[in-house]
Amino acid sequence: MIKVTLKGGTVKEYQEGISAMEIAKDLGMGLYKAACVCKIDGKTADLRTPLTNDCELQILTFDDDDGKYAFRHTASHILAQAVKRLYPEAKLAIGPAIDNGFYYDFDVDVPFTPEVLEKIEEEMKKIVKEALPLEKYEIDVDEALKWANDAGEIYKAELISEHAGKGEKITFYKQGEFNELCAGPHIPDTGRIKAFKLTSCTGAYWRGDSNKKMLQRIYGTAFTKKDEMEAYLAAVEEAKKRDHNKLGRELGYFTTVDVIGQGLPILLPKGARVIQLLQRFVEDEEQKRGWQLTKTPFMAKSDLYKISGHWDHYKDGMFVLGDEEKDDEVYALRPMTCPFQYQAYLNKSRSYRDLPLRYNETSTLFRNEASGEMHGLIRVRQFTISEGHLMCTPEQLEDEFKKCLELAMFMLKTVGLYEDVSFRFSQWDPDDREKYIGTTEQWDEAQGSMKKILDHLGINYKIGVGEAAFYGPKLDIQIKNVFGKEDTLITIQIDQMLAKNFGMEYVDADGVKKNPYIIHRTSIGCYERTLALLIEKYAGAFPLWLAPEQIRLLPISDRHQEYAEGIRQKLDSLGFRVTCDNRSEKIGYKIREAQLEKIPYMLLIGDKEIENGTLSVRRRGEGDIGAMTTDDYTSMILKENAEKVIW
RNA sequence: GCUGGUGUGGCUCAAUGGCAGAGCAGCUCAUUCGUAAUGAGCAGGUUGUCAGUUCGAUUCUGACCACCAGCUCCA
Repeated sequence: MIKVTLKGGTVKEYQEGISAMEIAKDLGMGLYKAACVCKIDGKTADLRTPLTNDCELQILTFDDDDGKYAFRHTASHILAQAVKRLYPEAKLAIGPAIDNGFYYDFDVDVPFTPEVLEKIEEEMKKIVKEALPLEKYEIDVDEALKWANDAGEIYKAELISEHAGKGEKITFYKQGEFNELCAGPHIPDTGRIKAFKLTSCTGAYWRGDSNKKMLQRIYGTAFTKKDEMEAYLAAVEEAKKRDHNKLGRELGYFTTVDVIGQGLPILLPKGARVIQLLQRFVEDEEQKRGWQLTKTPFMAKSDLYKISGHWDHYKDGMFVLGDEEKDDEVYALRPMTCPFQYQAYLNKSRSYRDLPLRYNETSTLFRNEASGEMHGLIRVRQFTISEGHLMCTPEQLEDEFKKCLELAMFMLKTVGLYEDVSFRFSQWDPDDREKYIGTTEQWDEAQGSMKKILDHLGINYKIGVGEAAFYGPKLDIQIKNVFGKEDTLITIQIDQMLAKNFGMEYVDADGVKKNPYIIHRTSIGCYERTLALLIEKYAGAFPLWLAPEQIRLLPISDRHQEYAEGIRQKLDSLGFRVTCDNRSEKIGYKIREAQLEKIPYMLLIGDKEIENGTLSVRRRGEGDIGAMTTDDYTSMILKENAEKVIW
C-alpha cells in the first residue's frame, strides 16, 4: 500500500501501482469525468501514470491552467491525426497549446483553405467519437529517428536528432494509428474533447525562423463544454467590434490613403485632438517631475548613427537619404531620439551635481518597417513618442528607474489602461551576439541592476530572452489588442554602454571623470499606438477629459438656437469642446447622431429649459439624467473633467 | 519580406464579357418637431493603378499599389 496526500492534506491509502485516474474515480465520478491531468509531487503527469510510492497527488481539470493546456494539446494531436488521415503526404511539425487554444504546423504542398478546415473538423469529430486512448511510450533516439525517417517526417527527425548522444529516451504518444513525438502530458482519451473549432489557417515559419520554410498553421480552440466555447467565440467576435482599425476609421479618428504610403496614417481632427490632449497632459506632468523639454532634429548625418551603433545594428530599419557610394554626405531620418538628446548632454561639461539630468521630448520617429508589419495605428512608419533620456550616477539608477516607472504607471492609470498591461523583463540572447553591442560582463551588470530594481519594486514580470535593445535590457509594459496580439506600450531601458561611445562624462565628487548611466524611457508610449489602444479600450467612447467633442447642444427647434448659442459660448469659455446642432432636424434624429458619435454629454434646449433656466442633460450610456441648472451642470462637468474621471 | 484573403460613390453592400444599382451619409426645398432615423427632390463612380487578351473588360490574365488576418520583425 502507498500513502497518497490529496488536496487539502487528506491522506488516503491505495494499492501500489494504482493510476491517478483510478484515484480520481474513487474520489468521485464528477472529478473523474472532469480530470485532465494530474500533478504528482508537483510534476504534471498523465492520469494513466501508475503511482508506485508515497506521494502528493493533485487532480487537475480544465479549470487549472495545466489541465487546460493538456486538454488543448490533445486537441492539437487530434487535428494532426485528422490531417494525416486526409492528407497522408502532409509532414508534421509542431502543435502546442497556446492561450485560448492550440495550433499545429504542417508542411503541405497546397495551402489549407477555410473549406478544407471544415473537412478536417469532420474528421476530428470522428476521432473524438472513436474515443481513442492516448498511450505514452518511450524509445531510444535511434529507433525514434528510424521511425521519423521511415515516415518521411523530416521535421520530427530534426527535433529528435537534437536529443542524440545525450542518452535520453524519446517520449511518444499513440492514439489509434497515430504516433506523435511529444513530451506530454495528455488527457486519457480523445473522447473527452467535446467542443472544438478550427478558427483559422495561415503561414508560419518552421521554428519561427524567417530563413526557414513557411509551413501551414491551423489554429483552433477546444473546451469541455459546447456553451463555454460558444461564449468564448462570441466574446472574440464582440472584441473585434472594438477594433481601432475599423472603429477609428468609422468614427473619423484617422484614415490612410494609397498615394501617401504604407504605415503613414492621416490623423483626422478627432484623432489629432485626442493626441494633442494627451501630449499636453504628458508634457506638463513630465515638467512637474523634473524633466526638461528638448526639440532635436528629425534627421542627422550617418556619422551620428555610426557613433550610436544604429548604423551597424539598425540601418535596415532607417530611411536613409542619399547614397553612401555616390554622395559625400548621407543623412537618415531618426529612428530613435537617443543620440540627439545625448548631444544636448554634451553641450557643456557636466558634474555629478548636474545629475540626474532628465530630458524629455515629444519626438517624431521614422522606422522603415517591413511591408507586412503595418497595422492600423499600432504599427506605423512614422510615429510620435513621449521620449525621454535620463543621465545619472550608478547610485541614482535605482531611484530614478523607480521614478520613471511611477510616471508610466501614473499615465496608465490616468488613461485607464493600467489593469490591461503586463510586464516583460527583456534580456539579451547570449547566443545571438550579432544583435547586441557590449561584453557579457556589461550585459550581466546591466541586467543584474535591472533585476535587482524590479525585484526590489516587487514587479511581477515575465522574462523575454532576446527581446532587449541592442544596447541594453528593457522593462517593457505590454498590452494586448482586440485580436489578442501583444505589443509594447511603454518601455524603460537601462543603458550602460552608449555614454562611453558618445564620450558623455561627468566629473564626480572625487574629481574623476566618469560615464553616466542612461535610462531610456517613455512615459505613455507612442501617441498613435496609445490612441489605438484607447479606442479599443473605450470602443471609441472616450472619457470626458479625452473626448474630442465633449458636449453637444441640441436645440429643439430654430427659435431655441440663440439661447443655445449663449450656453455654448459659456461652456466654450470654460474650456470645453462644445458644438451646437442647429440643423432643422427632429430632436430624436439629433440625439441618435450624437449618440452614434459617442459624445459624452448632450444638452437639450427647448421652451421648458429657457423658461426655467435649466438644461436637459443626456449622458452617454445613461440617457436622460434630468434637468439641471447651468451652474449645477458646469460645476459637475468641471469636476469630472479636472479629475479625469473614467466612465 | 513570407502565407492566405480583400479592393465597385464618404460608408455598407448589389450586379454584369455589352449604358454600373440600392440604402445610409451629402446638397436643395418643405417641415419647427421633447429624448436613438420627417418627407420630397438633386447630385455623386475612368469599378485601387498600369498593362495584356477581346469587336468590347469593372468582370478574364499578369504586374504593381493599398487594406485585412497570421508568421517573422518591432514602440
